[in-house]
Amino acid sequence: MADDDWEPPSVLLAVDLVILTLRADRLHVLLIERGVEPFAGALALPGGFLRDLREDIPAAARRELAEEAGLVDVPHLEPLGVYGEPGRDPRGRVVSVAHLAIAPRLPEPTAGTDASGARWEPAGPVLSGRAPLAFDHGRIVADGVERARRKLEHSALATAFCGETFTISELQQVYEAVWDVRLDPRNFYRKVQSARGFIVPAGPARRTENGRPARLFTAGPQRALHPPMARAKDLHA
Amino acid sequence: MADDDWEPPSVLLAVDLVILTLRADRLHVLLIERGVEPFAGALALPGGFLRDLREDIPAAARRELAEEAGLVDVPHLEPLGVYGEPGRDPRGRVVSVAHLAIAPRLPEPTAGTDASGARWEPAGPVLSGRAPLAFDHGRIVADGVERARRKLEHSALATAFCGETFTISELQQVYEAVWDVRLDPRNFYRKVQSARGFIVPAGPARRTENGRPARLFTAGPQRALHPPMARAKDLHA
DNA sequence: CGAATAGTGTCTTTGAGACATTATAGG
DNA sequence: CCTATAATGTCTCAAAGACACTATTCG
Repeated sequence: MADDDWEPPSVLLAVDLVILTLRADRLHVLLIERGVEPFAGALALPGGFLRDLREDIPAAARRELAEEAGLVDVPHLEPLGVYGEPGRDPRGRVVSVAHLAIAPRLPEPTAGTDASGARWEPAGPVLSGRAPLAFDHGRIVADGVERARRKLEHSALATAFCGETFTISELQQVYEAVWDVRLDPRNFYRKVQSARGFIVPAGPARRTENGRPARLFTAGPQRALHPPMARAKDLHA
Repeated sequence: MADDDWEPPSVLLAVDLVILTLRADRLHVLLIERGVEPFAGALALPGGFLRDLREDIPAAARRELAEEAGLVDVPHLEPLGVYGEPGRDPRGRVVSVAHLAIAPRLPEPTAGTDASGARWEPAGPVLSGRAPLAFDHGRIVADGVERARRKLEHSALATAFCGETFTISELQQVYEAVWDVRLDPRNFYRKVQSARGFIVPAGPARRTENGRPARLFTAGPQRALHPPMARAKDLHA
């Protein structure tokens, strides 16, 4: 099928990062204003090329996470997908391995570090297309948010949006922001407690804000949720 | 952060295929006996390098599906993941985009075509490690089967294992083989019927085997299942 | 007829969701 | 006291699973 002197072509390998967090009860994504062509001045995902042929892909993702976003040790980082369509990058055939990262809410701005142009942007306008991104990064963000939405149902991913300890109502805010729905606090309380290994009490400690102090919890050992946090009647597509 | 004369490295891009089907009520995967080094004589997934820089990745997957497996127009083909660890291929830095394909049960052997060394192997020994594969293909098969298992729950993927028309008990055999469980035929019947848009009656036609003839169905328009085909208490990891 | 598979009905348990009620803080 | 939030309890409905029963083919 192949000529005897045929040789396989080489491509440039990149990693891109969809980093999600919660700010002011809304889902945000970390974006960078590009300083160089192509797409200079446009917003884009943090990311970059593989450094050398010895660097593996998860290491490249963690390196870009630190270099471009100023984040180390995020509570969740996973591969999201491959984006390699010819023409997606005018510089040549670039195949990008997108990753999904979740950051807790506290890391306020991303100042101080090398991550100068980085800033948190609300996810809504990006998803609706009102805030177009460079390259095919708009679609990558959409795929990342969709992945996060699905994983909230069946995994303990929601705890990655919270700090080391959190209250149940903080956890509920994660679900409400990512799914963009309102949930009944009482039913949510029962459901999240009945999912075995999802969250565990964090000592007798408490915290205060406005009403009665809430118990603190930490992420439990369980990755998969039984029963899941079903949100039934939405994705009828 | 980068030297001024730094240039990003190039990698070889490949596609690999996990093609699943049902044979004799057991899950099988299509494997190829390698004729050349590395891993000559070992079993491996069908796949190969990108043909040229203009070929996009889905097209490369379909091309390998035809060239190496002799299959055209499989009912399901989706990207599965990226496998690019340095050292996974002794020929150099090869990054492979794995795909998951589902074939209906009928395509008996894969004879006649260019796909000479191709044959269906039971998935069990591959998953348990008793039948090791070349490269990291054992892990890719495991990831592909895991993906199929999960998607059976929430999508209409099971119909891809069947022919154009099928009976409900044939559909049940798909679930039993992929999940490796026994299901109650009566409850399965009700559940699969109540999932809106999953399967639709295929005319008044019938088929016969041993007992009462069964109604025929075809795949419905719905991709996502409501309610899902929950198999509750399994993956406690 | 009996054997085998297809299809229906019924019961029990479990969880989802609506919503009342009590508990504990600050002002 | 009132307000706000946390935590618990109660009710109803829908779906999961166990299992009896009827229906339709074959030999």
